[in-house]
Amino acid sequence: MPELPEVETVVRDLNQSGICGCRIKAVTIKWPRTIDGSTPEAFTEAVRGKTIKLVQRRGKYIIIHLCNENRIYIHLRMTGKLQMHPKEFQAGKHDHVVFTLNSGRQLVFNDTRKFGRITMSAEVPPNVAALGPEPLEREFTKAWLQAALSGKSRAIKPLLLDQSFIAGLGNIYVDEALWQARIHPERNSRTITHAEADGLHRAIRTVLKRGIKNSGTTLGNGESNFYSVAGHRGRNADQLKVFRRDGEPCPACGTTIQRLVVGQRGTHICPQCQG
DNA sequence: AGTCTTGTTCGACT
DNA sequence: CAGTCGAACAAGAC
Repeated sequence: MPELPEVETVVRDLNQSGICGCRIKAVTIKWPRTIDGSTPEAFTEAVRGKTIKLVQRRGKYIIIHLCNENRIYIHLRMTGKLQMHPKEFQAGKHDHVVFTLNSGRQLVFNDTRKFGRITMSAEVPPNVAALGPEPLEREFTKAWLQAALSGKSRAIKPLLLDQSFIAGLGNIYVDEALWQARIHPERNSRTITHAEADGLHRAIRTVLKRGIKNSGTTLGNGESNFYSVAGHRGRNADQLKVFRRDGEPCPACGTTIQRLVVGQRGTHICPQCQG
């Protein structure tokens, strides 16, 4: 499940692969519904022959800047992957869009469940414009979080998953951050004290930075799992304290970790630490 | 057969 | 009217 650290890993790997300066020689779209906001024909027309200037991340979006002011916005959703093949290859069942670069390499968008979307636009798309602050940038401060939490009145977990509140968090890192901050996922944001908000601020940054340092979280062995550009697994799964560890002892106090459902999402807590 | 996954959209409710 | 929240949806693996 690509969240901020996984998307950041992909963006870094793409930049490291030397993709900037490459020209997109051809685009093959095998599953047209992957392309959002324009027809596959218009997409191909706008992208073909253009040079890639820059790859960056905003929230869970990968943004590829082209030389003609157009940008390609890629959202991996649950099972989307970008992979770089050194030369032409036989596209597999879940390879939906193939970008052939002038070096002969092929950048492939692969997505088992077909939820991922690719948009091309010179304007910032509405849902990207609506994203909340980046938790690893300076704009995300303790003072902002304190004020923002007291300005809302919702369960803290669904609020943190709301991309217009804060960008980039998903189910894994929210559970991990709330455990570290010792806050129950159903606590109303308005009741969270300033001291708790400070702890949550630190926890969010800690779990995200750790995730990036470990090149993301790859949970199982299935092909629908997260793998970065070169096919590498993330090493962060071992660092998870509660996510999908129900039945195991809490690393802090030894109490058995519980699974519950909050806002229709599977949620993992230590009932002692987060009571 | 049912569950699980993300984020958006829509409708209901306060 | 604004904020909140649940249901539905897309698609396939397990």
